[in-house]
Amino acid sequence: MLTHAEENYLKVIYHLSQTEDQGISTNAIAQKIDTKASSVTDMIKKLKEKDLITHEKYQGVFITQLGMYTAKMIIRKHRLWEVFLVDKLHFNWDEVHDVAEELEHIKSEKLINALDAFLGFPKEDPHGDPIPNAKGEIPYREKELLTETEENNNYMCVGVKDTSVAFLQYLDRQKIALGSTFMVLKHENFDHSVTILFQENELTLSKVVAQNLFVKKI
Amino acid sequence: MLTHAEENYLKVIYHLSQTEDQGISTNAIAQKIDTKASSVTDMIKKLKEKDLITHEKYQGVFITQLGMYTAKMIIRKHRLWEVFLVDKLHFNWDEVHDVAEELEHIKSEKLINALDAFLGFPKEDPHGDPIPNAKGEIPYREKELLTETEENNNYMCVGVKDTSVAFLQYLDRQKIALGSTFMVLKHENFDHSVTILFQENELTLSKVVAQNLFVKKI
DNA sequence: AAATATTTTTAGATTTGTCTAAAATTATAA
DNA sequence: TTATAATTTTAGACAAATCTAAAAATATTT
Ligand SMILES: [Mn+2]
Ligand SMILES: [Mn+2]
Ligand SMILES: [Mn+2]
Ligand SMILES: [Mn+2]
Repeated sequence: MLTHAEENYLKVIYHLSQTEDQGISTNAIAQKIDTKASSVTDMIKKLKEKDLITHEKYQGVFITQLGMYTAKMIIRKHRLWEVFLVDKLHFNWDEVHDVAEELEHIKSEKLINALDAFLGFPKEDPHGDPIPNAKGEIPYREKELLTETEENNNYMCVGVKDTSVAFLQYLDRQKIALGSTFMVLKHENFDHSVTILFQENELTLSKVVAQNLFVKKI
Repeated sequence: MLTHAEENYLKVIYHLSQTEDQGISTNAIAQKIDTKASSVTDMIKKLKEKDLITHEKYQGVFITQLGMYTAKMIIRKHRLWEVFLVDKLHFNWDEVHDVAEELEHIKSEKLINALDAFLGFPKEDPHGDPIPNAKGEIPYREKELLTETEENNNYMCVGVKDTSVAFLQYLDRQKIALGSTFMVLKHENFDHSVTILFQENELTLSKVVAQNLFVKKI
């Protein structure tokens, strides 16, 4: 049985492992958890002792199969609770993260599987992130960043890479939500902004926005 | 902001204060929390420091107004989550307590008020215990123990005093649930058992059962 | 009223998770 | 390739929550 702190560290290590084939550095973990490197070193020893990660001094951390499965179960809980908050309690998609960060630590397999059923076995959370099933399998969904799209094609918004309150509220102001559809008109070479035709208006999205919007060709 | 441990202690002190006008003894708290008296003494210092209780050495603990309000907010969360588990996730009434014991510590006023609305502002939890509202007001409902009833009168089961798994499962086996109605036929003077007419059958309930069933005359 | 028993508190440890400061190691630059 | 910089680990401290054992205070019996 893991503590809240152990679960939070493991989740961060899992996420960092997704885009890193080297070992995960102590500093990278410290930055994500918003703590000191020395605290991370201490926690690394505990997670290693529990066979959730492997680690050799100064060499970075690798997550084990057990660690990956355990992390996916925490992520499953996090994302299911986010769906609950948005679908059932009518939270906005920018209000759910902190509460889900607490709810993800509630320990009851019966609870989470009943919640899954109650929500109708959702495949994605309110930010378009996939929800692992009870076996730890993650549903695949085709998606690409808006920066990678082709002009004069139609796309649907299916997710956000940046889930910060600031970005989500920016999208709200532009009336862009998951499921919104538009045509990509122009990729501006100079500043990498993207102009789209959305709800009969031309809308220019900056590079930083386009880099954080997942879309799917329709 | 309180820790989980502080909240658990405060809740116990609140409940003990309901049936005790003397100060609450260190031992009484220790027994409820299932810990040692020395641990309770340590925690008493922390709760006193936060003005949730008052305490003079060797004199027992008294809960303050702030402590009562704070405790009622925790109890509100505990009972609302129990309603959620039973009404929405189809848990049995004997399966909810341990999970609610964790969920009650989630910190979000928006969450708990949205949950309250989602559940239709329930007045009682699955065991018939009243749910404090957002102001800390506790709805009153007339009820008496089955031991206090009169023969040849009709009653409805409205709550349980003992919320243990063993007692709840006993009631399940007798097909007695909240809302069940019956007529009290006889109070047996010798062993204080109570015989009722329930679903066209005579059923004799022992003293220990009758002492833990809340009913209301209908 | 004194002796005994019970309750409560204190003293000192332990575990978890954090910190700062310093040492050890690895990476980068002159 | 040595000097400098950055990263990582260790050492030692602290707060929270718990424990055991012993001391202090209160309650109960002879
Ligand atoms: Mn978390
Ligand atoms: Mn999410
Ligand atoms: Mn609790
Ligand atoms: Mn209850």
